[in-house]
Order: sequence, then structure tokens, then C-alpha cells
Amino acid sequence: MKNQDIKILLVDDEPDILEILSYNLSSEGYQVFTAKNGAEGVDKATKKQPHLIILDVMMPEMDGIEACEIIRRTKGLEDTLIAFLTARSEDYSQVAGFDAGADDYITKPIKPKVLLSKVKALLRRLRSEQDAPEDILKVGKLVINREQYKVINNGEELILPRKEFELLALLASKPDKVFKREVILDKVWGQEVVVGGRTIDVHIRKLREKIGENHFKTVKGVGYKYVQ
Amino acid sequence: MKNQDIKILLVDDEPDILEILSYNLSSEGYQVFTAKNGAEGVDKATKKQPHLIILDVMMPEMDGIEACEIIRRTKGLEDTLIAFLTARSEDYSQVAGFDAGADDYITKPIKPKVLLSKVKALLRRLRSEQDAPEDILKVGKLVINREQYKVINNGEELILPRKEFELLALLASKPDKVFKREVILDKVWGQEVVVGGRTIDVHIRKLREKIGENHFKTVKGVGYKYVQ
DNA sequence: GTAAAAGTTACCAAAAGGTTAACACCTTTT
DNA sequence: AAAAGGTGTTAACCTTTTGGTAACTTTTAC
Repeated sequence: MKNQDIKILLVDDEPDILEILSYNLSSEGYQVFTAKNGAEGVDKATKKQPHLIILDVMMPEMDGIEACEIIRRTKGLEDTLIAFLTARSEDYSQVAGFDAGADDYITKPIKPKVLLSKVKALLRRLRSEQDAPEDILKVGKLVINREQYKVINNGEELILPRKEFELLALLASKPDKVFKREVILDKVWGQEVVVGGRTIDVHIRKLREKIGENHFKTVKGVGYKYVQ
Repeated sequence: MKNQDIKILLVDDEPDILEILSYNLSSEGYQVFTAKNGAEGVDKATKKQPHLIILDVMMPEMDGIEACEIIRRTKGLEDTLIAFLTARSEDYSQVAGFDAGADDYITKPIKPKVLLSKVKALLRRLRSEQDAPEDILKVGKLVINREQYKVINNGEELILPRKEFELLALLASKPDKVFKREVILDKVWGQEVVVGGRTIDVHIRKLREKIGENHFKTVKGVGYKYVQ
């Protein structure tokens, strides 16, 4: 995404601050909108759907924290980035602000360089961020990262093919539990798919080769289990 | 377990971070302790026995990974949950950290929502490990784990073939109750299967060999029962 | 004492799983 | 476009485990 496509909303009651920020951000190519108080800020946020909102904490009538809370509860704006503008001394507001859902702080007096680097950092996050808590499974020396489709065994990073990964993830999700062959087929292959009688075995074989022979126990007539 | 009963230790050299984390966790009701460096962290961990430790990776003197390794080797803290605080980019440390025994990662900059959901997820693990109702049957010195298809008799672990396991599980499910031969056939073999007249006897014989002669009483003309 | 029921043992066939190689089918690289 | 490589599956063959039976002995109940 280019800077020209990025919308930033500034909310502050001091026209000087608005002007300084606006100038600096505009000259980097960002689309800049402004609002003079919290209420107007909320209104413009809804209408313009900005990517980033820079909110002064101290404002008459509706302060930044209150505005932030409203924005966070507004549909379509839950994931909008919000940075607070605050005087360095106002320590209390930092805490309260993070609680309200702030993503970062910009302290006054504003240094253009710092401002721009913070904005860039925040927008970088916008691109990469997935808010879902990471899906990590750890069993002994084995770490399975479902999000990254990656396995670390004894500190060694492995990339497994999908079926092997899913089979491993299933078995390791409950160490020691025996998973019946039918359950494995259901969870890894899906209930409609029909595969031969040796298919699971072959995949187990590959996992034993890669992760270690002794981690996969066979329970004859039932299925397999993962043990540490 | 209520939040008031849960102890969380924060270890970071930056007072700001400690304050933000502390504020957010306290307001959820958790008991929060803090330490300013790795050494102090290890010390407080030993004294306070927290349920969860949030450790900054980058700290002067003793870093988080070193502290983690020490904690993992400390008696009584082997099962404490440990989460690392790390900058998103430091990918290498993820590998090293998991190797050192970390349970999860929290990336900076810290979003209170993400932090709290991660903490909740981790603590959910703590709870489910403790009070998950496992499929375990205990009869005297005999422990039958249906989920793991495993039997422990007098502390000795046995792996029984399926038919023997199921026969034992059936009889032990109601100690002293006599199971008629027809009932045993029905439950263990299934109603369609036809087997010879000595089949059950042979399996009982094998169980007597493995579990102990005197636990299996014959009731002539009726069936068998398991007694302690 | 006798017949029915259960115990015992050894043996065997079937079942289950292990192993390997080959194959179609993709995807990526050249 | 061809070559190379990866993936998922199957077929064929091998090994081990298992479940069951036959044949015989012992115990129990009447």
C-alpha cells in the first residue's frame, strides 16, 4: 500500500499542533484529515475510515481516552490504529490509554523525525498484524506452530508436508492419548475421503524418521499415540 | 481457581513496561509481582511460586533465556508457565527461547487486549492440565487408563492387547459384580461374532497371568468377576 | 462317581502393522 | 516446454502380534 492510499486522522484542540502534524504527514504523502475535538474526531473517524488516528489525550469536552473507547467499540473501526498524543509527564494517562485500546504513544513536544518513524512503525504493523493469538503447541522438545506451519524439534526447524504436519499436530495435541485410526482419518483426511489401509502407517513412518522413532507408539487394533 | 488466586511475576528492566503490564493484569484481579532483572526474577520466582512468569528476553546481566533455563531447573518451578516478551523481529530468539522451555511469546509493542487474551489462554492451559476429567478407572492397585490404552498394576505399566484390555476394563468397571459369559461376549466381542466355548477362558487365563491369579473369580455356570 | 464346566497348553491362521518402491499428480525451476 | 522435485497414495511384500481353537486335564456340583 502506498502512502497516498493511507488515511490519517488528527484530533487535537490546538490548531498549532494540528498544523505541524498535518504538514509533516502530508509532505510524506499521507492523506490527512483533522478534527478539533473528541466528538468531531469520532464523527470523522466513522466517515473517513482512517488507517491511523492520532488523538490528543487532553481535550475539552470529550477527551482522547473517551474518544478512543468509543472508536474501539465502533463497527469497522475495531482494528484502526490509535496513537495518543501526550505530555511526557502525564504518566497516568499512558496506563489508562493503553487500557482504552491505544496502540502507541507520541509524546510532546513533537519531534517530526520521531513522529514519522512512529507512524511508519505503526503502519508496518497494520500490514503484518494478525490479532489472533498465536497458535503454538509445545510438547517437550517439540514446538508446533500452527500459524506458521512450522515445527521445531530439539531446536531444529523442520518443514513438514501438510498431511504429515496435520497428523503430527493432531497426535501431539494430546500427548499419550491414543487416537483411533478412524479418528485420525476423520480429522486429517476428512470423513468423505477414502484411502487405503496403509496410508496412515506410511505417514507415521515418515514422522518417525523425522521426529524420532520412539515418540510414536502403536497400539495394535486401535491406533497411535505421541509420547514424549 | 479465581483470578485472585493466580500469581503472575513480571520481569523486565524497563519500569514503563512493568507499569503497563502490572496495571493491566492487576485490574483483571491477578496478583502481580515484579522484578527488575533476571537475577531478581529467579529469586522472586522461588519465593512467590507464581503460576505464570512473563520474562523480557533482552535484559542486561542475566537475560530472559538464561533466567528461563534456571527457573526450569528449579525444584517446584518445573511446571510454571513462562512467556517471553520479545520484539517481533527477533525471530532467532523464538527458537532459542522455546528450546529453553518457554510456553509462549508476547511480542512488543504490547497491546493490552492481546496480552490479556494470551494470559488467559496460558492460564486456561494450567487449569485444564489440572482438572481435566480423564478417562481413568482406579480399582485398588489397578489403574486403567482408557484414553491411553494403558494399565498400571502395582506401579508396573502393562500394555495389553485389545481384547484383554477390554475384558479387563469391563470386569474392573464394577468390581465384585459377576458378568455372565453372554454379557462378556456381547460387550467385548459384539453380538454378531461367534466364538468357541473356551475363548473367554483363555483370555481370563492371560489376565490372571499378568494382573494376578486371585483377582479373577470364576462363578461356575454363570461367568467371572474382578475382585480386589 | 459322574457329567458339566472351566483350566491349561500348544499351535496356527488371520489380522495388523512395517517397509519399500513405484505411481500419478502437482508445483517449481531451468 | 521440459526437467526436476515434492507430495500423497497405493501395491506388494514382510514381520510381528493377536485371537482363537483343538485337545487334553482338572475342578466342581450334584
